Amino acid sequence: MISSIAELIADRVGTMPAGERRAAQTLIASYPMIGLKTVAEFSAAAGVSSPTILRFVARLGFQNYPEFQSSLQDELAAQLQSPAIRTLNPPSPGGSAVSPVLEATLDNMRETFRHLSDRQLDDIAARLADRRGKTFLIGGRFTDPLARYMAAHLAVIQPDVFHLAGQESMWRDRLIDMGKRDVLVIFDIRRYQDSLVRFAEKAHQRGVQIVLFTDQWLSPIARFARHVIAGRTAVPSAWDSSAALFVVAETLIGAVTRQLEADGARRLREMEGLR
Amino acid sequence: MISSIAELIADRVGTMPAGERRAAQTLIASYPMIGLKTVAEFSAAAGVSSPTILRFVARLGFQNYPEFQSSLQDELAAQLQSPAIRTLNPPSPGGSAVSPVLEATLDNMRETFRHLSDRQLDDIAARLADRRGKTFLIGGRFTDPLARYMAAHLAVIQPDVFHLAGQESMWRDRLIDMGKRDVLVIFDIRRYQDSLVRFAEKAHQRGVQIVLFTDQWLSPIARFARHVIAGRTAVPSAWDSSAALFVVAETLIGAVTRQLEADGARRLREMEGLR
DNA sequence: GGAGCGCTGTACCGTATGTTACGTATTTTG
DNA sequence: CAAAATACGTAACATACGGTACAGCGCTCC
Repeated sequence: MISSIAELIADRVGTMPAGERRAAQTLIASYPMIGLKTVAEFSAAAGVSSPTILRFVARLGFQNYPEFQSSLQDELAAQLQSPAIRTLNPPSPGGSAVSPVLEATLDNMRETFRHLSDRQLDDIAARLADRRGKTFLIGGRFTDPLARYMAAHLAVIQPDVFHLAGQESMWRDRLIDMGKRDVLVIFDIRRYQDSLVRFAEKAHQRGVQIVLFTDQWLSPIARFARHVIAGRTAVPSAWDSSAALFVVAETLIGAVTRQLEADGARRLREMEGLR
Repeated sequence: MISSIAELIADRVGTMPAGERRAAQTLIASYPMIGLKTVAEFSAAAGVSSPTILRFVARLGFQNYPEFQSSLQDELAAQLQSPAIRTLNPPSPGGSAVSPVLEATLDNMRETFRHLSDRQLDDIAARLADRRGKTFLIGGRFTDPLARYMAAHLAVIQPDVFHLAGQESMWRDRLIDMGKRDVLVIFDIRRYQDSLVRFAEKAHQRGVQIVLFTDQWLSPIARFARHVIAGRTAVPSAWDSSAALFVVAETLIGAVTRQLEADGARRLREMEGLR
């Protein structure tokens, strides 16, 4: 059942020619505001000509542009009247169930943050913002991209940030550079990787401060960790979800940035200048 | 401080003559929808003449009617971007610094999925699950980890999945391997990278199907893309958030897995056996 | 009770908007 | 590879929309 123009578009976008598809995508991207403006503005925003916009709305089944706009307005009015009904895609029965996954993911995030105090995050941020030591990041098979993501951001606002990539033997050699003042951020969720556990243990023996991102069942690395962040990972899917950990990582990046504000801002400007 | 037109009206309705007051009351009664329609409709709804409506908006301080409408639209857009659903999320008391970011992130996800139909995701998943072609993934400065994350998962359930890493010249050389049956997944959010745009254009010229993950302002790559996923990225932080795109990526991974169920399951078991 | 002022609607005007026709470019098909 | 079909943009067009001048009416205040 198609009840909104957005769904109507999603339903037919596959059968549209390139220009009209651009119109569709532009509308969806800032739905539905652009559709309330004039044809000229719409066409300019989409980078196509006016007739293409008109053909686009015609393909959606509208007689003319004003009729299309009225329809959008009615939709908006209905939305505004009952804000609670703003659940988007009615859960498509039977078929691909994306909503349950989304719901579970959102729940995971709320739960994850419920068990995470600001104090804890600030402590970790302070540790990471401490310029006297270096920061190393590493992750497991599926979580290493999270380590990369965090490293990419931290490297912008402070020096001495290293992502440990490649073979196990490669990072083991980096142990020699690590000491008491340094921080090692590890991402490890089920199934926990032996190689990471071994690495964490050796780092711990050298006095390195370990910050562990793991799932609710806790990687064995938790034994060696100074700080443990346990994120919910369960979703109705074949895979575990790292989304909650991802959001914690982003939050942490933000917190570190705030603490380094003065330094970081200067550094960030400098970097922009270099590009 | 007056921040909305509704407040502005409430502030001045006392000083208005009868006709204009009726206009004001009519607008407030179905705020703001009537204001988005034509002067003629507005005047008919209020039971006054067109000039009265125009005098009404003039008294509010607007130069002309279109300017008044634009202002209403901007207000609406702002309202839609940060949904009033906040009431559903327990507003964490105390006023910690992390909650606003989390709230914004959750909102971003809801908004992102609101504009994303199951149908669209299924279409993309089908394209990715099509075993006749290869899958390439690449991302920008901060989003490349998302490409890696997706590649890591997809590579488990099907062959011919390649993450394009390293120097620009490296991936440019891979273009030779790409053709009409192949899919290129690109992550590109502000600030958009020229190198990626150039790469996307060349791939597009070779007939490669492009799936673009971008922000709500749409990377220029959208021109060449077969499918565009526009995620919300704005959060009260120094950085943009890729969390919404991350969740979409996870959802997509799940959808592809489901479509490849038979094949994928066998392959997954085989891989587990190899470890 | 009369004069002045202010508010409102009718009628008309210029213009910006949506619409259509047509020629060119691009893609698809045999 | 050729030919047909489709898609797209330029430019001309008609309409309907916002804007304005002006006259009528009611209200208030001498």
